[in-house]
Amino acid sequence: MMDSELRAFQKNLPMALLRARETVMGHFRPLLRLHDITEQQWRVIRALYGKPGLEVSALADKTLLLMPSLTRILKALEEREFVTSSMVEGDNRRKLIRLDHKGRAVHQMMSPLSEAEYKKIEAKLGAKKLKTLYQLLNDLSD
Amino acid sequence: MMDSELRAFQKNLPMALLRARETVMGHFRPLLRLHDITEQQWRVIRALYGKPGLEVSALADKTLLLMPSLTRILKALEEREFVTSSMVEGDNRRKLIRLDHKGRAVHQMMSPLSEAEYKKIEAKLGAKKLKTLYQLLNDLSD
DNA sequence: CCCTTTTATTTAACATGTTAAGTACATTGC
DNA sequence: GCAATGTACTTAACATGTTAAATAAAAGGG
Repeated sequence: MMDSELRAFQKNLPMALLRARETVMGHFRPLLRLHDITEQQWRVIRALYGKPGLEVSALADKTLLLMPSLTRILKALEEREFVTSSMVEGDNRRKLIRLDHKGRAVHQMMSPLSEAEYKKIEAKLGAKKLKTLYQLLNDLSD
Repeated sequence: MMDSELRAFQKNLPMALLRARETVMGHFRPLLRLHDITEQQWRVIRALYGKPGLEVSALADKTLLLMPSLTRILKALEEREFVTSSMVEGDNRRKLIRLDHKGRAVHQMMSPLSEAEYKKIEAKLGAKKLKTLYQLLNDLSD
């Protein structure tokens, strides 16, 4: 027999998005652990890669991290010498964050593995469906 | 000019899912704050609503919460008398969680508001697209 | 200039995410 | 029965999410 209250609960957009995200992240978490970095730290490293540097706010936007979280994450990444920071000339409120040697090294090692996992997901769902999914997620995010 | 590294970063499934989820949650967070409950506490309340009771593990499955998080959440919900817990007869390892009066009251008040916000999202994206999205998210989560 | 307002980042406090370890009870196989 | 193994839940420790408040510097207006 059906339980309409249960259905309403299970068919729920935030949870459907969360479940899908957890499934996807399940593929990537083992890779992250290899380098002892968190998912959020990896987002920061990826956002900085190939850039001359980014200010903290710009980094927060790109990584979807809130400023207080990012402050702590950058502190940890600096301690591990994955990134460096410096004041912005002409505006001492701003900080410029740059990827350092060790951070670039992690990117070089992780990136191919990450790409390979992504290809698996693409293969499983199908490229066409995946493209549709991106489109719909984008529509939703506007 | 285009930066292929940036594109690879921005077009990234976990972040696309996260961004979409944040957009959706942006609609619901003000409602949650009205009753001073968190998103996760609301998931627990919804999962319990209309049920005679659920064991902690079953609740964790339904709400996509990890057991250690759920332990703390249930403690908070019990202190606020939104739920009650009791040992399961015949197996003293298990706990049965039930929604209490105050929890049901919160559900009654929140549920219509939540439903109204959901309808807004549905209207904005379109029912057909939304259905397709659910389908794709489901495919991904298998 | 100086005072007010805005902007960029950090700190604080509490809730949750995450992995590992602990605890207590149940089950299994001998 | 009982020792070994498995199951259900909790605790611990540290990272991040979230909101509010603090800090410091820049911008603007008189």
